[in-house]
Amino acid sequence: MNSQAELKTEGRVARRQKRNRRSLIDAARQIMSRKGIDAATMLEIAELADVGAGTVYNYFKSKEDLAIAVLEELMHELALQIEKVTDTFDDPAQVYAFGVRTVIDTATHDMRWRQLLYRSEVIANAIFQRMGPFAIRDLQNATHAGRFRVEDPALTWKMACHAIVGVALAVTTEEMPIDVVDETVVTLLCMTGVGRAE
Amino acid sequence: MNSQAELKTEGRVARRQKRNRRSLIDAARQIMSRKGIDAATMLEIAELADVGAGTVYNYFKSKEDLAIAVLEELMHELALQIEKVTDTFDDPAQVYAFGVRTVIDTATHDMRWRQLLYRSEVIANAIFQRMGPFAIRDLQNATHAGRFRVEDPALTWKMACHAIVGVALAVTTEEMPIDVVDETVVTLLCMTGVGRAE
DNA sequence: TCGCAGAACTGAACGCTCGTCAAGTTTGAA
DNA sequence: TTCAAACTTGACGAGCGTTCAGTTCTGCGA
Repeated sequence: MNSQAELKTEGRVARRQKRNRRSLIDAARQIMSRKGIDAATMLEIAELADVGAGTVYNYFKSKEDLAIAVLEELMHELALQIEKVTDTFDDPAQVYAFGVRTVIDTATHDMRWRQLLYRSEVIANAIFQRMGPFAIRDLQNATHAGRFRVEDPALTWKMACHAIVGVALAVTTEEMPIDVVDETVVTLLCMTGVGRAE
Repeated sequence: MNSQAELKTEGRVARRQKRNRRSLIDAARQIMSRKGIDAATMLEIAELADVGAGTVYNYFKSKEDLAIAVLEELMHELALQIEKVTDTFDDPAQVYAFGVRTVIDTATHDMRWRQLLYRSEVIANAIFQRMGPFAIRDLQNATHAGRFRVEDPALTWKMACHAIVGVALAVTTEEMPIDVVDETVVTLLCMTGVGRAE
């Protein structure tokens, strides 16, 4: 009874908090995608979420913290989306390749990503964290299946994340043409220890 | 005569400007290395360089611009240092390997680099720009010599730069142990199209 | 139903930043 | 010595993230 009541209370509080957290992340996502992380101000985010300026700091330690939450959510969604497509694939190497390809394509094409790339280390870390469990699993599976030769999957994935963000940034700034994407995927697969035969 | 006078004038002006530019870069380098790019303020940099706050903007468009100048100088120095060692090497593949190794070691050990890593995209770009001419040349040489199989040297180098910065950041934040460096070098060499045989 | 404790919210105010600009100073050719 | 151009200065504006004292809300026990 007591614990039920507690649960109920906590449930309500938690739900409300979650709603506010949600609307804050949604607002931040919208504004940061449009203007970039740095150009988005905490005040306009708070206004769009329809809360006071100070309320944001009940849910996020800092602006950086909020940006990380936004990016991690974005990555998590993409990870699930990839997972849905690839769970019919037999070859784990192909799963990894598809995943990598999808991330690059999304990063270079999706307008909502473009502005976020300018904080490379934050977005690379979000990719690493949120898609890591899937990617690292695939790298391990593919290595066991003899398709890849990866010593340290986490390291390989970390390097891949930063390389992907770097290329995506170069493409969106038009420093490099869009068609380097194909070669990027090949090079990323090379990082898994196989030669140039996919 | 006229042009001589002009040259002389320009020479002196240029020298003074260069002296100011120098002391500004030195000051910025010192403070940014200690506190990080963002935490360093333009005022304290100007004070350390012993010029007025506004003077900085005669030499650099913005704080970002100053940071880029600092990083590019750092990279240029390192590039020359590597060049001095490797110009006796015969195998261009080894030149590349040594260069890559040196950059990672410097990034992870040199205290002056640590704080700078937090702006990944800036430092990765500086490495790409300043060490690129050397690295890309080595990649091409090694490919012609049949040691590597690189389709697009600029792309491979860009990916390598971002991957290096990513790993260095992970190491300095103690997210990964220092001994991933060896495996990182191997993986970077894998990116050049060779298998796991160095 | 009421009163209450504490969690959550508010928004004005704070402290600090980058970058500007009008006014002052130095430079060096004539 | 003169003078215009180049350079320097530092007070200043505009804006930012963050804080905090005061207010409102919420769910519980009486």
